[in-house]
Amino acid sequence: MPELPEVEAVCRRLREEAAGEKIVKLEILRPSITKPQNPEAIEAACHNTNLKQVERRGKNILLHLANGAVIHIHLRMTGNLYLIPDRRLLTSAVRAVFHLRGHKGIVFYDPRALGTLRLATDSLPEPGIDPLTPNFTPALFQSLAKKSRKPAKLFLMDQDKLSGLGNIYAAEALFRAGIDPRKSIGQLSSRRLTALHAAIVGVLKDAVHSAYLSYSDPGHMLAAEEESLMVYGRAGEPCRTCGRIIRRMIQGGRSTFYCAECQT
DNA sequence: AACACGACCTGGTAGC
DNA sequence: TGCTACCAGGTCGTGT
Repeated sequence: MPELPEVEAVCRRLREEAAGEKIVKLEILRPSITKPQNPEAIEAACHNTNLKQVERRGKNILLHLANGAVIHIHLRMTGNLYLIPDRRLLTSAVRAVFHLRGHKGIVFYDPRALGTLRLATDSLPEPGIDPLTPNFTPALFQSLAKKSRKPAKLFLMDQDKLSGLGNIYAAEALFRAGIDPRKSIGQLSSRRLTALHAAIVGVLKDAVHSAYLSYSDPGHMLAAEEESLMVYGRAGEPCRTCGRIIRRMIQGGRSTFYCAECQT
């Protein structure tokens, strides 16, 4: 699930529903999620303190607590944060629970258990530019891009350059801009980079909206995804624009989906 | 600096 | 039914 849009939706939800609430205690059910830190130390840091602020940095979530501690959560491949009560939680895979006052709570749900929950101590993550901030201008994007010779898809997924795009939205942005994922990013014309910049912002904004809605209406997810994804996961199916068959290839060990007709 | 690949984990699905 | 193989939204460490 989590690329930037899903993480942003999670953060918005937490701000609305849980910011300002008192955390009575944190319960870590799967100790390996805190490695190499000690789970007891993190539980202790979350004992009886208020959740002051929820911050997103790229795909990282930072929970600022009133006692000064900062919890750093990364959802990785399958993580999610749900607010109690939520029917989805009945199927287990719950790795940690922030118990709030009353019957509320924040549940760290993660079937694959690759996600992490740690105390942010010395080194907070310093990712690349967040495409949803005003700093992400076409000019800045071009200057970053011109310095790299990476294939466009790998450049977009490099979190040290841009932070937030993952396998789905990198592919979707390239489709929207009509760019072949293998093309060296630095070789693209300014005009095409400008189009790509707009595509990135557009794809992410649409997806944030959709991800946010899917919280209140889980059924929305499937419907919206089916309509909105143009290439991701559609190998063998016809391109919605030109009808040619969508292809799959491997880049950086990950699947890339693209239309050879629309993306040149 | 760029790339490939394995590791970290679990679960779903296709194929035999 | 049950086995095997492969696939999955992310990142990190290691080796070439």
